[in-house]
Amino acid sequence: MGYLNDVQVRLCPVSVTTRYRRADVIGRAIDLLDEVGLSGLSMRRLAGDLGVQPSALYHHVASKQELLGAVADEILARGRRSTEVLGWQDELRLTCLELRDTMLRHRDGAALIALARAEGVGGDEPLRRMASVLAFNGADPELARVGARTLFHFVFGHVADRQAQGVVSAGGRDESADFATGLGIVLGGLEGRLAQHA
Amino acid sequence: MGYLNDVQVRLCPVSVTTRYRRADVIGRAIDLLDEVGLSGLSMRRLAGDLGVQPSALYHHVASKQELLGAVADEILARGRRSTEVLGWQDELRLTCLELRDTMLRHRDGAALIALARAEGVGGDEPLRRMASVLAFNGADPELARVGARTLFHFVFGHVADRQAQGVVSAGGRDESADFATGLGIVLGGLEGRLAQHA
DNA sequence: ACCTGAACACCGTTCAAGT
DNA sequence: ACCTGAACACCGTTCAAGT
Repeated sequence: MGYLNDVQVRLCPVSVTTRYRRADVIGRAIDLLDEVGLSGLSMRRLAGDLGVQPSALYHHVASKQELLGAVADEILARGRRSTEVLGWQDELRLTCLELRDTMLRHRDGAALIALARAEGVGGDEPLRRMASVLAFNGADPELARVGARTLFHFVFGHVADRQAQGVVSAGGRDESADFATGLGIVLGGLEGRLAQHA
Repeated sequence: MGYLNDVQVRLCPVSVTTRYRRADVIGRAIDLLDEVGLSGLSMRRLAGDLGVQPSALYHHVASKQELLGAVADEILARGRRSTEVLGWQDELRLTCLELRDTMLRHRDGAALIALARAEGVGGDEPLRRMASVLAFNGADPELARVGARTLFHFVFGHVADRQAQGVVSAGGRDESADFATGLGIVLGGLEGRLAQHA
């Protein structure tokens, strides 16, 4: 680690000038999120981590709000797996599991995505995906929209509750079983609605 | 308004000394929430509104976190209606409608309750109520817990989305119809599960 | 008990200026 | 284009001191 820095300094002794691009800033913000959590993720701390003045960040990002939106989108994009063509129930179930794992992979992941969505910036790609699965399987537009939102809210709420408990008491219950049960309730309800419209 | 102040000054000219109790502080915080939103609700601004130094608040409240938890609990308590004994579906539906209206009654209501819950302070009374309705109607403890959480997350997510859009585009869709549809999906799913266990 | 006054260690953001 | 340095207008919280 120190070794790598030494090499850089030798190759370019006078001005290291590690200038950053937007993706570097977003990437470092994700690392920082995992280290210190959402409440510790400040513009000043992020700038410090990059070895840069706070004001320099505003060359890559218009505001903290935009930064958080970009972080949310990047986290969601990283968690994206290849699509499999299955029955609509299994396809939605897999999407929800993927979304759950993606949120769980990062500290305060659910809160971060909630914040981004609340401020109207990013974080709604999974929602659109689930709505189109429903629409391709006989749901009218209204049911597709509301059904996707209901699934999304279930996943989000579940992960938010889990992450709110903290790492400490994370044991206790079988959270995966609870997740499967809740998901089954919502999917079962959707099945009844789809049957009516079919 | 100015008149009332004048009367007070005449009756007690030298030291008005409007000393506050905890409930006054919580109450003023709720008013401030509605005026400036969650992001504008700071300890310093609240102190200013009460005509008091910021440090004075810490006599009534241990921290901002505790204040927000107390505000969440008070909002929920104010929204509480008398219980009617109905079939389990109608009873849960009514509880969810009550919860939705309570959150909608205050600016950033959903975000406030999410924050309180995330920090493990208050805001889970409706959850416990819904779980006991399910338990009294044949759900085993696990289904009662998970079912209540699923309903709560649906209501919370719905209101959070709605409030995130802001007052501007609040028109558009029929949000009440969407809410009823989503609620019907979850209740329908619960009906299937309860039938299995009955 | 309830409050003041002053301080500490932070925030997000802007803006002129440098290279 | 990317960054520095300095400033502005804020934060939550603590603590000695007053009444």
